[in-house]
Amino acid sequence: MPWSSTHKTETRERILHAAASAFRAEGVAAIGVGDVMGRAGLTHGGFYAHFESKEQLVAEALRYASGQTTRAFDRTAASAGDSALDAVIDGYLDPAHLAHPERGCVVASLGPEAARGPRGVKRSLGQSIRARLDRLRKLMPASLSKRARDEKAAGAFACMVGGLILARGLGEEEGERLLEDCRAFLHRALE
Amino acid sequence: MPWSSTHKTETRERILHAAASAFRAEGVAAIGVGDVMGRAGLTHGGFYAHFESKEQLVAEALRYASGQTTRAFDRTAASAGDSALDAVIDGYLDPAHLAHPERGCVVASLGPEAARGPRGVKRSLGQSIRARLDRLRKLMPASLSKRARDEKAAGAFACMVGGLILARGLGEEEGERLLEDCRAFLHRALE
DNA sequence: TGTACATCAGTGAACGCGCGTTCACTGATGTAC
DNA sequence: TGTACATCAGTGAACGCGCGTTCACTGATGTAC
Repeated sequence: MPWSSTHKTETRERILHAAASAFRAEGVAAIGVGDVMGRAGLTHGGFYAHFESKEQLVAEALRYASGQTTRAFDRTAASAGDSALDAVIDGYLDPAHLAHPERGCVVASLGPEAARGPRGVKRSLGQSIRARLDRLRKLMPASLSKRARDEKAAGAFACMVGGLILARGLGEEEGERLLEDCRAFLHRALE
Repeated sequence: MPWSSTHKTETRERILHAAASAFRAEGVAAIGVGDVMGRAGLTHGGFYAHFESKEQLVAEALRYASGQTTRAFDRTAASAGDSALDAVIDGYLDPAHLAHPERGCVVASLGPEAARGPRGVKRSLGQSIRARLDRLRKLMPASLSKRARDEKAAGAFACMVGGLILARGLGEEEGERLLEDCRAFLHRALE
């Protein structure tokens, strides 16, 4: 076998990485297969050696992006100790996240668009949402009932996603003020 | 002047109505000028007698949709008396709203896509967000400080928009359970 | 060690299609006589 | 009242363009001798 055994896998990974960034930054509809390949340093023709269709790429790119966010959540939580929940909320409702959708939560950048998409894409989105809710539930105080933890995790994630979307719709200055309001609101609501 | 003086205005209104529904249901990118005209009972060629471009249509359709939502908010609030705030929240985080984006809040159906759009579209979205926040602020208990009302209005609207988006991403059954959690969370947080 | 070879990752021209937009036209309408 | 007319809302063919996808090919690579 010419070419190292990992070569193709690595290229595929590079395409997914480029796609996950580009879709989050500009939307699935605005980014073509050729754009993604260009960002991965390749030409459009090679695309179908790695993926069956754009639809499959979108579904896998969502999964890829979701994995990045899971790791970011875990890193933040691990380095914050007792105040992990507060740290995760502040990390999410952060001006850096507002300014950089391309490496941020896929639910906030592509949620509505992906929910309207084909089955596979919608399934990826659903899994991403569930992954985020699961992690948040685990960060809720163990003293609470399961019911209360579910409720707080749902409310918190809804507020996080909505807050980021509103802030991005308002623009930088006004958006940062709104993020601050949402952080304060959530901390108080979860006390 | 042949044709009644209101005829053209009425047609324009019909196009806007059709566009506001179609965009919210399927996304701006997925709906073409021809689709909109077809839904308004016209053919695509006549479009440019009413609008300069698709971009202008999108911006005006967002305004149109936002106006519909403002009226729905006000109707709900007016008929609920003292519990106006709770009623508005429950009306927003409602299974009917989950199932019918085409006549629902434009921020939840098109927020991220519109925030990435051209200037005029993004401005329309920003105005819609501000309109919703203003109405919510006015529904907050007068006993609270301005600071607290701002914070609660931001947190509440973020949770409403996010909750609806998450629910739509999860599908009907799971989504309705999440809406319920968000309603409970918000009522408790605003007590 | 060096060379011929088979493999297959990646290239780029080409395709059909639907989009936003333009434009010459058609025909329903209110008005003037 | 009836008819000829000017207006202009709406029609539909046509355009250039970029998209997703296909495919014959090129050429960099690891292996066999």
